[in-house]
Amino acid sequence: MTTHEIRQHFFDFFESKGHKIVPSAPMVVKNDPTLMFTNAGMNQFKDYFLGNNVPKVRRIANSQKCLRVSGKHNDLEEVGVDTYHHTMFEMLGNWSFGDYFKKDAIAWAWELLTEVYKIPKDQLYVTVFEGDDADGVPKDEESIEIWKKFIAEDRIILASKKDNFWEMGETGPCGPCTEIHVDIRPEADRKAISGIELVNNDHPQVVEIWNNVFMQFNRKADGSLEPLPETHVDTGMGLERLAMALQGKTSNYDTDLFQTLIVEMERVSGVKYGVKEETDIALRVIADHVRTIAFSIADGQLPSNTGAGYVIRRILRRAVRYGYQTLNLKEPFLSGLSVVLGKEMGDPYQELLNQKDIIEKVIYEEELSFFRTLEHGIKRMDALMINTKADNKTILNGAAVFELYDTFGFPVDLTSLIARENNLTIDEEAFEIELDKQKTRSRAATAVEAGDWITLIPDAQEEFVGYDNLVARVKIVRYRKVSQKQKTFYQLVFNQTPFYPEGGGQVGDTGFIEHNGEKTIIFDTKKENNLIIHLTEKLPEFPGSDFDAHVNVSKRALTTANHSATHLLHHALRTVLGTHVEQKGSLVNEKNLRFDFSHFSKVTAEELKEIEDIVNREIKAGIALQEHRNVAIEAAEQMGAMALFGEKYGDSVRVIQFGPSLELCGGTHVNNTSQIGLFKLTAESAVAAGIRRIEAITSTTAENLLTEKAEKLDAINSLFKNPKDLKAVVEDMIQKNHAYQKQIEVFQREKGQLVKADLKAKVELINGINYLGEKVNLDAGNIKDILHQLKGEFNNFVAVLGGIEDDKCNLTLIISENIVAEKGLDAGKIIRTLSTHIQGGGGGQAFFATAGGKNANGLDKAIAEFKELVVS
RNA sequence: GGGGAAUUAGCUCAUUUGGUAGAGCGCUUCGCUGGCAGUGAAGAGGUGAACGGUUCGAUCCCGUUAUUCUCCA
Repeated sequence: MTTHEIRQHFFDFFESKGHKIVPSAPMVVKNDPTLMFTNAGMNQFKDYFLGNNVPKVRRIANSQKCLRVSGKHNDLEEVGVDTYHHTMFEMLGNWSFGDYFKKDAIAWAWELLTEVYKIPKDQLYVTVFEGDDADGVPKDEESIEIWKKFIAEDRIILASKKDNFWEMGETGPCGPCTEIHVDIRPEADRKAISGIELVNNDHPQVVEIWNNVFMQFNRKADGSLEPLPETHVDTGMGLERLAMALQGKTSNYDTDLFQTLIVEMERVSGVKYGVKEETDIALRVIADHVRTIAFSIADGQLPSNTGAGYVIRRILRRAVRYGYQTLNLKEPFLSGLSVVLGKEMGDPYQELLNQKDIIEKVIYEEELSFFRTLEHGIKRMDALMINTKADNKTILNGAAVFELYDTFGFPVDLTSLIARENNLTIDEEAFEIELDKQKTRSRAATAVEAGDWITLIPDAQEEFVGYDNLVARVKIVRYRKVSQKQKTFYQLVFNQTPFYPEGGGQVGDTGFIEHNGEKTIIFDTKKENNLIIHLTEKLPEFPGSDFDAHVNVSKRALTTANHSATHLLHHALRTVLGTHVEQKGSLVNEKNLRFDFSHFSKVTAEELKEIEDIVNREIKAGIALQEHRNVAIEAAEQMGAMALFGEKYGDSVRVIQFGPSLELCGGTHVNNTSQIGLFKLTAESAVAAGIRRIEAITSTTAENLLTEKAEKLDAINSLFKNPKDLKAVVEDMIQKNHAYQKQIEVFQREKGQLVKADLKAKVELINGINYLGEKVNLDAGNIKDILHQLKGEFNNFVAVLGGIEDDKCNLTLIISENIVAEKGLDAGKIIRTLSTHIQGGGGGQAFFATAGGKNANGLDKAIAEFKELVVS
C-alpha cells in the first residue's frame, strides 16, 4: 500500500463515519504568538477548543502537514540519527467537537487499523491514563472498559501523566489520552520478548502510531483543573510511521516517500544508502529536511534571520552541512532535490507544483549563501588554529569557538572535525557555558507572563464592527494582565469593537475608550486565536461600565488608503509583469505600504512607471468599492478572487473588489478609489531570491513628498539662476569641482617641493648628524610627506618642523632609524616635552611623531630645545 | 525581541598599545610578439558606510543611524 493510498483510505473511512474532510492548514502559523509552526493536527481548530468560535461541522478529519523542531521527543539534532524522527511529518487526525466521545473514537480507531489497514491484532497494544493524585484526576476506567471489548486485558497498559495526559499549554483545555502502539519486530523477536515490555521504551520497532486525546478539563493559571462544558476528541496518527508499519519496513526512511528522495541523493552524491552508518544519517537528514524546507517556502515562509524564517534557515543549513561534511558535496544539491520532491508529493499538495520555480530558486540562493559563510568561517578557523599552535596549545579556546559559531555562523561540529584533522580539540565545556549565557539573555528579554482571564460577561461572542463604524458603544467581556520585560499591560476583549486587529499586513488600530470622562488609551490591537485583543497600559477604573470606543481616525484613514492602493498595485503588477506575480508578504500602515511578490528580475524603470500610471489612472477613475461579506470560499474562487498561498481562510470569506482587482481580504478599504488621492512608488528592491519588494506612499503623504521635492528643486534652480538644463549644469559643476580639487593637490605638492628645496639648503651637519629645525607655512599632511622624503635623502637625519594653521600650530619630528637605535632616542617621548611650549600634546613612534597646540609663539623655543637635545 | 560582528580602491580582502592607508584580481597607457595567448613596466582609482563625540592627531576608542551577516528566543 503506497503512502498516498494509506492517506486516501483514512479519508474514505472517516467520511463514511460522517466526517467532513478538510484541507491541511498551512504549516506556518500566522496569528498565534505562542506558536511558529503547526505542530499538531489540532492547531487549526484551537479556537474551537478554547470556545472562541463555534464549529459549523462537529466531525472533521484531515491530513495535516506538521513541523516540529523542539519538544519532549524532538530535537533537531536527533533527526536523521535514528530512523523514526522527522522535522516535517503528516498527521492524520479525526475530531469531534462536542459530538462523539471515547466509545466511538476507540471503536473506529480499532476498526480502521485492523480491518482497513489489516494490522494483525496480536501486534497491537494500547496505553491508558493511570490517574494522578496531585491533579485530582482518576484513572481512565471508561476507556479501559471500552478497550476490553476489542483487545485482551493484558495488552492494555497503564501509563503516567507524562505519556498519557495531554495539555495544550500551561493553561487551557486538556485531558487523558489513549495511545495505540504497534510491534513490528520479526516474529521470533516478538516471541522471545513480549511487546508489553517495550511499549514507551524508545524501541524503534515498538512504536506509538495513534494517539486519541479526550479533552474534558480546563487547566487554570493556578494549576487547578475544571471540567469543560463540552467534551472533545482530538486524534493524531503519524502517516510516515503508519506507512512503515503497513509496508513492512523497519524504518520510516525505507517507505516509498523517502526512498524516492534517498535514491536521488544516491545518484547525486554517488554514495549508497545502507552501507555506512555515517553516510546513512546524512542521507536521512537530507531526505527529511528537504521536505520541511520546500513545504515551508510553499506556505510563504522564506528562510530569514529571525523567527520562523530562521528555523527554516537552520534546518536548511543542517542539511547542507551533512551533504558538505559527510557526502562531500561542495556545490548546491538541495534545490535539485526539491524538484524531485515536487514531482513525488505535488499530487496531494498542489502548492509544491504551483510554486516549484520559486522553491528551487530560493533554496539555491540559500545554499550559495551558506557556502559563502562556510568559506569565511574556514579562513577564521585557520587563523585560530595557527594562533593556538603558536601558543603551543592543543585545545581551541571555547570562547573563540563560540565566537566562530555565534558571530560567524560556523557550525561547531565542523569546527570540531577540522580541529581533529589538525590534531587539536575544542573546549566543549567552555563553549556550552557561552551558549547558555546567550540563551539566558534571550529568554530574559522575551519572557511573557500572562495572568488568568477575568471574565465579566460569560459566553459573549466578540463582533468586529470596524468596517462600518469608527465609534461604538462597547463593554469589556474579559481582560487579563500581561507582563513582559518589566512592562505590564492589559489585554481587553470587547463584546463588539470598531478596532481593526493587526492582520493581512495591515497594522492594528489605536485610539481610546471613554467612560464618564475617563479615557483609556488603546495603543495596539491584535488578534490571538481569532480573538480581537485590545492592548492598554492601564485598566479603566470601572471595567464593568459601558464605554465609547473611538478609533484614531486619521491613522485609520491613511492606513486604509494605503491598503486599497496595495490591491490596485497587486493588480497592476500582474498586468504589467505577468500572472506569475504572487503576493509574498505585505505591510500596510499609516506611513506607507510595502508589497513583496514573486518575480525573477529587477522591475525596470519603465515598468515601474507603467505600474504607477495604471494605479493612478484607477484612482482618478473613481472606482467604487464592491464589498462582498460572508461569501462561501468556493463562491469566492468562482468569482476569480485571488487567494494567497500559506494563508488559512475560514469557510466564509470577504471579497474586496475595485473594478478588475478582486481579492480575499479582511482589511479596511476606501469606498471609492478616488479617496486614495495619489499613488507614488518610493522604492524597488530584492528581499530574497525571486522575491522583489515595492514600497509606495499615497494620499497626503505622497502629496506632501511631491510638494517638498518641488520646493527643494525650486530652491536649487534659483541658486543656479534658473538654467534651461539644471541637470547638465550640476553635472558640469561636479566635474569641474573634481578637477579643481585635483589641481589644488598638484599645486600643494608643487609648493611642498619648493619648500622642500628651501629646507634642504638649511640642513646643517652637526656632529655627524644632518639637522634641520624650521618653522614653515605648510599644512600638517605636506610637512609629513616632505620629512619622510628628506629622511630618505639624508643619512643620519634629524628634523623638527613647526607649522602654523589658523589659530593652531603643530610640531613634527623625524629621526633616522639608525640614530634612534644608536642614541636611544624616542621621538614620541621627546615631542611630549616639546609640546608643553605650545600648550598642547602629542606622541607617535620612535622615529616619527607629531604634536599640536594653541600657542604658536612657543614654536621657536621648542625647536631650540630639540636642537639642544639631539645635536649636543 | 535580545546578543555578537561586518561596512576600507570597480571586485575579493589585508592593515594591533590611535601616529606615512596596502595586496591580489580587474581597468588605462606603454614595451616584447607577425597576431592571439602570454609577459614586463608605469599609472589611474580612497570624504576608510553616514553623522556626532573623545584626542594635538581617529580607518582604529565611544555614541547614534543605515545596510548586511550571524547566533539565541
